[in-house]
Amino acid sequence: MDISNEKIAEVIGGIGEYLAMQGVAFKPRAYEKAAEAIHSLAEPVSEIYKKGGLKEVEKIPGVGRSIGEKIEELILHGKIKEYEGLKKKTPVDLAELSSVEGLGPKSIKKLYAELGIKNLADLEKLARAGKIRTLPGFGEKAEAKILKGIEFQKRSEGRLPIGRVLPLAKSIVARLSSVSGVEKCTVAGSLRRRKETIGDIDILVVAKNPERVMEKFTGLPNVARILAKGPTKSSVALDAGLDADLRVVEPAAYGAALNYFTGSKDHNIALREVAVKKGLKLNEYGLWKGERRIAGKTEEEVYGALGFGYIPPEMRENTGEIELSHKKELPEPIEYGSLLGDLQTQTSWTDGANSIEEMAVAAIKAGLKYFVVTDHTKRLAMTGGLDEKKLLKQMEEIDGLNKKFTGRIKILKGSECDILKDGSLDIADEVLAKLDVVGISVHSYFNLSREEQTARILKAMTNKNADILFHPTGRVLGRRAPYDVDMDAVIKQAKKTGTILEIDAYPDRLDLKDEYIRKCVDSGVKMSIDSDAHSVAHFEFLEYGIANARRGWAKKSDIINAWPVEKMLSSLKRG
DNA sequence: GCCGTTTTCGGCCCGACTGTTTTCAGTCG
Repeated sequence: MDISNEKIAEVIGGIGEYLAMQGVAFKPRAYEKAAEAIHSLAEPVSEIYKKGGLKEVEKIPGVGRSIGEKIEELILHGKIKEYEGLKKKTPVDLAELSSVEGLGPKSIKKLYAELGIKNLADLEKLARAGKIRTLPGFGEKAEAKILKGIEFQKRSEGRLPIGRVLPLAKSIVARLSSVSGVEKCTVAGSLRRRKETIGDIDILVVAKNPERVMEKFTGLPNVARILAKGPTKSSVALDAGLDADLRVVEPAAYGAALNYFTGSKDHNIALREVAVKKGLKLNEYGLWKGERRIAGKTEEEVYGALGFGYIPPEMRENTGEIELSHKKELPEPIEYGSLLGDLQTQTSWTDGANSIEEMAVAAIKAGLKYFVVTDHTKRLAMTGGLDEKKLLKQMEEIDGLNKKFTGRIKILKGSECDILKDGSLDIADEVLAKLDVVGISVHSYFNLSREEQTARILKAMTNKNADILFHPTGRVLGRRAPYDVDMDAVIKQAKKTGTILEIDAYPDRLDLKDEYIRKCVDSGVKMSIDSDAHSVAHFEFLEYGIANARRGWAKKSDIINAWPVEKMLSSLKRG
């Protein structure tokens, strides 16, 4: 079993933390950066190493010779000598202890050196016994904070899918906006960048009387406890299992603050480095030339003064957007609300909640011009999957409905056809050929080896009736890891066979993920953004899919269901 | 330890809040 990116990131990040404990300068940040880069990498580092050796591994941003060699050591021998030595010297469970709010490397070191605390259990025991407060630099409040932190950490679920957090954040914004004196109230942070999972909610406010907003915020009904409360900045822990931060700024600093709090951290750092080179200083209050603020009111103003065009929040990950923006070559990502169709929907023929007719009415309401009915096929018996006979019958119903809805919406005939273990399809070719759009997908044998799984999917893609590969990696956020498949090979095969790859917008799928979308864009592979709706309420999920597509730098020209129906159909293999 | 439209050496983002502090270190984002 190859070592996972998560494990590599954990070890590399761990080395950084040990170095931070020792007060080493700069290196901790270098290790942290490398760990972050590895963590967000879609392709397994072990695969990169297999293909191109140390040289390719060093191409990962933030990974140089030294860290590259450590990764090599980890892949080849399962451990890193230096890391084992550091662990022996300070044998503490770093991941566990540093996950407690307010506990960093320096505190962890002190707790181990003075009290022998190695893990969460030790920490809790000694905190309860009142030993923490006896340490220099710690007091009663620190001890109480640690106990509360442990309690919260125990039931916290870590990062939550954006589909759970965005509605919650919107409701908080609505409540704060109603406070008198509030001029602006906006979501910032990773939520504004529309990351697939969210660690905390950042909210930015322009208000005449900050105290009132702070009162309202810290008194919200879903606040579990208050972490910090000041005149301009407060933090709370929410019942939902994540933190929310609120920042109040003056109007003249709004753009600079919004930019600052939207991040990403790496994007911000890169912007500041540009500012420094120009002899300027960028902070959350503005762009400064000495004592004079030369920009800050809007984000456009800040980017403009630094020599850039506006960069959409979804693209602010410091993965080339700054350089391209400087050259005025940043691509324009697909706009929200620009989809004309939806190519994956389920109905009450299988596991959907609503009839085809009800779905048609909802699709019209969602502003769509067409949608495809793609019920499951017979292999998925538990959903009542359709066989050939039922599919033909469903086509008749759709013909009838199309007469009824003429001029309002076009209902297309389709299928979510199961890919069987050997890569063949669950429905006979002559029936698939009668449909307008066929999606194919994996719902079984998730545990095949990488070779077998890849071969299975590549084979299915060669079928001339297989138009779209639905949810290509099969992951379910927080529940199921993607199955082991060589996505580079899948993308290559998509290019070769003309198969469309889907961005499934169902909030706990978001599959393709952003990084693969970017690869498709670069390879010229076309994609669709589909809701995977199982009820009339689910068309709104398309927004999450568009967000994800924007994070992958997809343009309107990359997404086939942003096109009129005739053009969309003629772009398919069968078209 | 990483990185390079000033650089292969010499930099490395910046500020708020908290707690335990008579002036600041640690943590966080």
